[in-house]
Amino acid sequence: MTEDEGPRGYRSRADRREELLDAAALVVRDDGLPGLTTRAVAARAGVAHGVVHYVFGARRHLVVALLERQARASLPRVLAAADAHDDVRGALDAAVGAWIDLVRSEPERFRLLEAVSSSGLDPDGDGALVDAERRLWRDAVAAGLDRWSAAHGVVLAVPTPDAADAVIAVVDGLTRSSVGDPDGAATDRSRALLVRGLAHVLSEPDRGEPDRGEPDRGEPARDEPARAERDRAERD
Amino acid sequence: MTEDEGPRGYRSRADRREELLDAAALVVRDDGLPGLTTRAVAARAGVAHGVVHYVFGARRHLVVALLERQARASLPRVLAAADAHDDVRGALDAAVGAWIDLVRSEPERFRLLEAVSSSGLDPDGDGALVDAERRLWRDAVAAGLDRWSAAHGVVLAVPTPDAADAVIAVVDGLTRSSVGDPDGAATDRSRALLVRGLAHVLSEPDRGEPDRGEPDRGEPARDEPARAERDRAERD
DNA sequence: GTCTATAGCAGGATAGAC
DNA sequence: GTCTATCCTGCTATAGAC
Repeated sequence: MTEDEGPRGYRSRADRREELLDAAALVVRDDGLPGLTTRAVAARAGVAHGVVHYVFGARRHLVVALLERQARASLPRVLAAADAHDDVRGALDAAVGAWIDLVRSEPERFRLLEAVSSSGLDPDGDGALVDAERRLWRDAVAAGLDRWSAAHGVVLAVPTPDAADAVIAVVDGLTRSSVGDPDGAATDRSRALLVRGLAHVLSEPDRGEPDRGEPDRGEPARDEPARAERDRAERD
Repeated sequence: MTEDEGPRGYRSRADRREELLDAAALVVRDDGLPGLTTRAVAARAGVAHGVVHYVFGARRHLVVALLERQARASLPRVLAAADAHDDVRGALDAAVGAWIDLVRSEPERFRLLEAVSSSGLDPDGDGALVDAERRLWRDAVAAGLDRWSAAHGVVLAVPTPDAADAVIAVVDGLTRSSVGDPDGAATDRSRALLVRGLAHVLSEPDRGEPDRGEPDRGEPARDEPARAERDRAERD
C-alpha cells in the first residue's frame, strides 16, 4: 500500500522509517493510542516485530517521531488561519479554533501529544526528546506571532516568547478539555472566554483592572507551600 | 509504617486500600510514574503482589483512586487560597498559584493527572472513570467559585459552570507548561498573563474590546475558522 | 473474607543470524 | 546494514490456603 518492496524486502532505514510511521498513524487511528504497540505497527507494515526496534530503538522514539511529523503537518494550517484576520482577537480565535478543529477531527492522534509529554517518558535522559518537541512548538508559535504582528502592523503588549507560551498553555488546556467533551460545547465556551481574555492581555498593557474592584497589588499571594527542592537536573 | 497490622496481617479491604494508596504515593514520588507497577506497590506495602489486584482489580483502578484521593486532598488548600482575596484577579491568581505550587512541589504526582486522562485508559468502558474524575474537578471548582462569589458579594460576568471550565482549562495548560520548565519562570509569566485575561473576562461582559485598536465590527469573534472540515491530513 | 502462590499472556528490548 | 529469534518484565486471572 505504501510502496512495494524489493524481492528480498530490503529497504533503507529512512524508507522503513516513513513506512512504519504511516503504519503507526493508521494503528492510532483505528485502535487508539494504547493499540499503538511495536508489534501492531510491525504487523500493519508487514514486517517482523524487531524491525520497529531496529529503526526506532525504543517505542517512545517512534511515538515522538510520529508526533513531530504531525506537528509539522498541522502547524502551517493553524498559522494560516490567523493570517486572515487583522485584529488580535480574531486572529487568535481563528488559530485556536483551527487547532481545536484538528484535534476534534482526529482525537486519538492528538492524545499522543499529551501522552508523550506527560506519562510516557521519564527514565534516563529521554526527556530531552520531549523538551525538543516542546521547543519546536514554542518556536513555531513565536515565529507565527512575529510574522502575523509584522504583516498586520500590530505590536503586542508583551514580548513574543511570553505570548507564545501563554498561547500554548491555552491551547493545551483546551485540547485537554476537549477530551471527554464529545459535542465540544463546553470547550467552545471555554475557548471563547480564554481567547477574549488572552486577546485583552496581548493588546493591553497591565494597568491593574481599573474597571472593577480593588487590586491590592500586582504581585500574587504567595502562600507558603512546599517550594520544590528537587534537583531537576536537565536544563537543556 | 502507616498502621501496624494484626498478628496475622489481616486488614479490612478499606484499610488495605488506604495502605496501598499510601505505598503507591511513595512509589510515585521515588520512582516516578513508570515505576508505579502493581508489584512495586505490593512490595512497598509489604504485601503479596496479588493483594493489590484483590483490592483494586486492575492497575488503572489504583491509579484513578490515587488520583482522586489527591484531588480531594489538594482542592481545599487551593480554594482556601482564593478566599483570602476580595477581587477576582487576586483570588484567581492565588488559587492558580497555589495549584501550580503544588504541582511544582511534587511534579511526579501530578503527572498522574495527565497520564490518566490522556494516555492510560481507553479500552472498554473504562473511560467512565476518567469522566467521573473530570466531573469531580469541574463540580468542585464550580462550587468553589460559587462560594467565593457569595462570600465576597461579587457576581461573575459569566455562568459559573462556564467559568469553572475556563479555569480548569487554564490550570491544565499551566500544569503542562510547568513540565520541563524547571525554574518555572516561563510558567509564571504565562500564569500572570492568563490570570489577568481570565479575570478580565470573568469581571467584564463582552463588549468587543473597545479600549484599543480597531475592532472591525462591534460584534466580534464569530468568525469562520476552519470549521471542522475533516479531511485526512494523512501525510506531510 | 482475606490473602498467597502460580500460571498465562502481552509487549519491549537485544543478541546474534543473514 | 537489515532483520529474526529469544528473553525479560510486568499486568491479569485464578485456585486454593488460612
